[in-house]
Amino acid sequence: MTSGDQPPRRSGRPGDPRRPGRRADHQRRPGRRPGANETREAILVAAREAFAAHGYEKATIRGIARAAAVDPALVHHFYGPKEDVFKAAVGDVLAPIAEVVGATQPGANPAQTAARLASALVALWEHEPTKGALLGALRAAVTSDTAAALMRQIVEEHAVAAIAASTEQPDAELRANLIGATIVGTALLRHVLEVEPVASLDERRLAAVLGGAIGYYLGAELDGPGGA
Amino acid sequence: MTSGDQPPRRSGRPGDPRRPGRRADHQRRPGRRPGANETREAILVAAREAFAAHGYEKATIRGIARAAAVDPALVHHFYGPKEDVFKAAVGDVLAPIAEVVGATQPGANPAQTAARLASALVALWEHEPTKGALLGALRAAVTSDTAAALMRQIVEEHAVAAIAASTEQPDAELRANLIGATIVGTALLRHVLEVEPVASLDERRLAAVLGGAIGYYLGAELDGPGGA
DNA sequence: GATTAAATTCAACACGCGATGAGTTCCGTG
DNA sequence: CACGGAACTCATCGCGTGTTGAATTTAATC
Repeated sequence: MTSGDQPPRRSGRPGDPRRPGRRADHQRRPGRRPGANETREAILVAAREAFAAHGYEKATIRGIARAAAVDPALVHHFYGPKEDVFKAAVGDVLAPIAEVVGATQPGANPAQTAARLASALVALWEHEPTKGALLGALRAAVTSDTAAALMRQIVEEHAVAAIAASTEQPDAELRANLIGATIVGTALLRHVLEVEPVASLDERRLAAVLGGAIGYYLGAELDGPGGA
Repeated sequence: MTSGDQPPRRSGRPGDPRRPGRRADHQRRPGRRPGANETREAILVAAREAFAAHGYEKATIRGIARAAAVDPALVHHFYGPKEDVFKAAVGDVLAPIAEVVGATQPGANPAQTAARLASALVALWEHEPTKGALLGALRAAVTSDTAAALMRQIVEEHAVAAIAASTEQPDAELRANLIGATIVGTALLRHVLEVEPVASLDERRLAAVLGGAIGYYLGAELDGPGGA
């Protein structure tokens, strides 16, 4: 599950008195920490999880900092303003995905292509850190226009082009769109809405089902079985 | 810059220069407006548009009030806290949808069922006010756990049940999930990400394509042509 | 060992949010 | 015409956010 961290509250004792000016809240002393330097990466991981769990707007710098056991100012010091934190956490993982998706073998038949594509996509969606990055990107794309534009660009330039190149059917781009819609929609039902039974489906079965659907889109008469 | 700055005073400031009737910034005067009473509905419309455009978190009461040419307090006065505003704007339109979706004729063959379902869904997604409500619900479900739970409930109890009742195939619920994923995913690519060419597809074609896909899900071997 | 650089925290800022409560104007009823 | 209540605004509170600058501690360099 993605319920790794809680949104606003630090899980602790109930009945926090919330004294203003109380020193008991802060524990760490200022200044550089002794030992190895691992905070930078910890912030990135925490950011990835936070964006995946809450989306762009609702994920807070303060929450990320809390999860990384760090002061909020340090996040900003390392990665700049929030948008750059998002890019650093999500973008770097998201970029090489098109490569994986686009790795279609020329000359393979549609069924093979569909099966390959489906298992590759399921592998990406089911395992960290790509899962977190994809979920974060999806949640962010729905909330923020900037993220939506970014994701549209990725989808159009890479995924659609790659899929379109693997079929000789007309309306290749439309077919690629529908495949993308199926992938994204399934991920949404499975990981965000957590609708049963697709939320609990095991990976192999999910890959098989999606492979069948992708195969359909690659080969079908697009206007339905009743069309000319 | 700290010199000469006045510290923020909290409560207990008695020397407030109360100038009744003096408004430098505001234009509308307080009190009931003359003429007919149309503000209530205007707020609802503005709220629906705001939630559809920005999602639950990013849509603000102040923004809704501004769009309705009204004071923010009036929104709260009519519809209560923000969550209730959302329910009033989105929920009321969303509720009767299951009826439309569930209106499957018993005894119809899968192709007919698929076509009916597809055109009904497209009609809902393409025209106000259901379009705004659905978009708002989708955007909200991705951002807010409460909205996600609400949408899961709607999807599971109504749509899935209705679709499952219209086929005798095994795994009826899974098939319904996949149909839902296709619908939601397509709506996302079309209306949120605005990926081409599906974003510009005309309604009739969209309904035909989705009808074909739904027909596939209603009848296919779920584990793909190469499965088993 | 002294100096510079990097890591880290602290305190506070300015802003926008949702929410109140009190005040003002109009409508509907008697 | 009086009067209660509905519509409507104003001013403000308290909170959480992203961001900033200064202070402090350790590591790296010469």
